[in-house]
Amino acid sequence: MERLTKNRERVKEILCNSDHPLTAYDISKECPEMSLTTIYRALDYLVRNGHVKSFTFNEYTYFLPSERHEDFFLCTSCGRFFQLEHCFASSYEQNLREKGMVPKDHLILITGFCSECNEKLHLQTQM
Amino acid sequence: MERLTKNRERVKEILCNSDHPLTAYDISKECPEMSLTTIYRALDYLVRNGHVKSFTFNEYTYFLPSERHEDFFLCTSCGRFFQLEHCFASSYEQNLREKGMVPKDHLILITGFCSECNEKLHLQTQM
DNA sequence: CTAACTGCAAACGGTTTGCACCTGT
DNA sequence: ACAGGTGCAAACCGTTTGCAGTTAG
Repeated sequence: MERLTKNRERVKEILCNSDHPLTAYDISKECPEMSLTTIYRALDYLVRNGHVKSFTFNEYTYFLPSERHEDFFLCTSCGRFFQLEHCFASSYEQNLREKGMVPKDHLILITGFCSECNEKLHLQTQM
Repeated sequence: MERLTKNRERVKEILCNSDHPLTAYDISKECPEMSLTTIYRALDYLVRNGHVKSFTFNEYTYFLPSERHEDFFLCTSCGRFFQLEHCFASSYEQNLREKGMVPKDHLILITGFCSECNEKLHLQTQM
């Protein structure tokens, strides 16, 4: 029978304490004493048991607590995630249910420049 | 100077004729005479020159004509994409611009079961 | 003629797996 | 004692790159 070990609890804790999705590599930087293999297996366990969920974007798989919703703005310049305040997905989902589909989850990712990076880039082009 | 060769035109044509995003591998099945390397390089050329755009989901990079919008329902049972009729991204984007962010692109992906797969799964559980 | 295109094989990088060892019950 | 957890090294697989040969303007 599978167990929620110290390592696995620690991985979950790191994800819960972070306000944005993390990659396995991000987690390994927080606890270098744990091998990457163990982190991947911990994440696999946590996903299988419903503690966390994941999505893949630009080569990387990101993990986040499953109760968190997955609507983000990603700044392609500094790589930071910003959570979107309102979730409009329910309107989509209503639409789909009317057609017989059964939506389970969603990923909304808007990319662009955050205000800080946008300012920096503006200053550069003015020089 | 880079050229829009026969191969590259063919790749673009395949993407334009498809009603859903395709992976490099999907394309290679349509034209097995072209090497995977050439397909990847063609896709790279087409993205750089604004003919097509891409997004990554679950290990695979999907390509689609750049004028197409990227709002899909993905059936996790049969793997088919269904285009969503209405694009609600503008509601998010308005919100972001008010905070000084500059949205450029978006990916909206709702996952679940399509009506056919849902029916099949229903029948199975009834037996 | 020459710059760009192509295919092969090898490299790359994030993720997974086989195996031997360790740990908790 | 034994099922399950862990770390290392190797495998895996989608994608990229180096290189030598080919093609098109």
